[in-house]
Amino acid sequence: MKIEYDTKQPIYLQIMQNMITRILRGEFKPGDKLPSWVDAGLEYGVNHNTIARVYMEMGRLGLVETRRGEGTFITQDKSALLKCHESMKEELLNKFFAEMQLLGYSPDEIFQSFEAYFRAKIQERLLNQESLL
Amino acid sequence: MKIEYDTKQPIYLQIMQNMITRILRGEFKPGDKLPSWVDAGLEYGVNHNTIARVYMEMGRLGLVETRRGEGTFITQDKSALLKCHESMKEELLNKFFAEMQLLGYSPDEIFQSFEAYFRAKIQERLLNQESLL
Amino acid sequence: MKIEYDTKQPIYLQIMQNMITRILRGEFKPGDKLPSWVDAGLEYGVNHNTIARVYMEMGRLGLVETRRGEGTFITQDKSALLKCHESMKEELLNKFFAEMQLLGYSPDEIFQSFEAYFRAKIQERLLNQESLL
Amino acid sequence: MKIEYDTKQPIYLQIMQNMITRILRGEFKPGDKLPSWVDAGLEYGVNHNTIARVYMEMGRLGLVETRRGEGTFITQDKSALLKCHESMKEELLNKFFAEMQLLGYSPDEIFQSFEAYFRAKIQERLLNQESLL
DNA sequence: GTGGTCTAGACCACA
DNA sequence: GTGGTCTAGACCACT
Repeated sequence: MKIEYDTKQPIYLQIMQNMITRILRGEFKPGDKLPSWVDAGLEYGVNHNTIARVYMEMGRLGLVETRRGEGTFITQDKSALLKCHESMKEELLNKFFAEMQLLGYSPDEIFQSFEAYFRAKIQERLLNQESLL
Repeated sequence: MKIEYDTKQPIYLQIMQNMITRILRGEFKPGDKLPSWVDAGLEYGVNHNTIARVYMEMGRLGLVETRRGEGTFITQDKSALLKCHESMKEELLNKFFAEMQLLGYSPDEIFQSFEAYFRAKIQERLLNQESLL
Repeated sequence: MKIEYDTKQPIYLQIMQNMITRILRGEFKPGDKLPSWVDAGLEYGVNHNTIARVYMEMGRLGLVETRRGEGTFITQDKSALLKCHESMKEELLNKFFAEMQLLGYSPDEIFQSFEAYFRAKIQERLLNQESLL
Repeated sequence: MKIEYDTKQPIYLQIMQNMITRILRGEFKPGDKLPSWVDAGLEYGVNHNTIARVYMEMGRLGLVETRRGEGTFITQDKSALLKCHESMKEELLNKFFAEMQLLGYSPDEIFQSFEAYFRAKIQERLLNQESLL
């Protein structure tokens, strides 16, 4: 994973999002132990306090729970993970729709734009596959 | 327009986005004069320096041009406006797609999610219209 | 206010509780600006980062809202303050009752203990007043 | 008994409180032998070192005494138990009262709040009893 | 060794 | 000047 140091997004949020997506995609299983502050700090190339903040925020979201002296673990509560997953999806959809409307597009135009974009994406993927043959 | 003071988004960006969408939606026409710093400041309830920054950033995008002693005007160059419109749409689509993929969704799942969201949106709007009758 | 450095309670929590009680008791009014990080840091004799954490946590509780570049303000939303007040009262009552039960007291015994304690407290206050005459 | 891993309270204190209340409620009698480190560790699901610390702290309070090679026993000295009981009650009352005052309540208001809470508690219990019939 | 708190000081973005 | 992020390093409590 590459961290963008120059961008607006603070790096603790970048790391947090990276970890969340890794969790939601199943790279870490419920109950798994996350790397310690210092290990994760070394891995991402940041100070360990930055990792501490990431873990604290994720704890607040209910994604992980941390046991002093032991480590930080993915929550066993799968429903919390699912809920988080759903809410993040909803949020993305809402944001996308709202911002497209702000640009002056009607719902129908949004749908058409998205469909066109999606088809172009698929085309592109097919071409890439062919070029690999 | 309501400004969110508590969010991460700086208020100059909020105002800027608001003005851009107003321009792109045709509320202001090419060549129109934008309100002065102080007027816009009063309108939005912010310091006029904040407005100055907004105009400066929009000038950098080529959307407006500032003529010293006269004011700030929307560019006559319609193609610049169009280009800006298109690029913002592209950006939104790309961002949405990329972030959905980060959550672990495949392109097909993204499309299905969006379609479901869109249908729900339409339904909702129909119901609201009925309730107004 | 005096900070206990030697106790278990982290000082950022001590300061936070102190500020919350000052708010709830009306020492600060809704909309008031809290002292800046550095000022509060000097006042309490702690590092400004510690104050930053206090304000962040209070922001999460909805007690204050912070506007970058301007300062941290008590929320205008009085209902949020009231809700916080009530919930803290409830929490105290629940905790007290639960812990007394853990010690083996029945509800009736708890009530009697509390009443006796209360009467003793009143007596004591009366005596103090007399001694001041 | 359920241990809260995620809370601020260290687990050795949670276990210690649990054991003390069990003693004070008479579950263990004076002179009884407490379970060994490892047994108690298994029972609570924690490392036996944690239990060792619990016993050590309780020994410091004079509640138990550890005899090398034999085990840990509840003190025969009933007055020590009683004293501990009383002091814990006092502490709870003091803490409750002080914290309510910090929230801005006068002694009278505290009494009223407590009475209301107590009555609600009784009501609730009655309703539960009825529903069981 | 792991998390939790705190400090001192730095740099940045915002108003 | 104010809040926001980050670092480097320290000390502590817990397992």
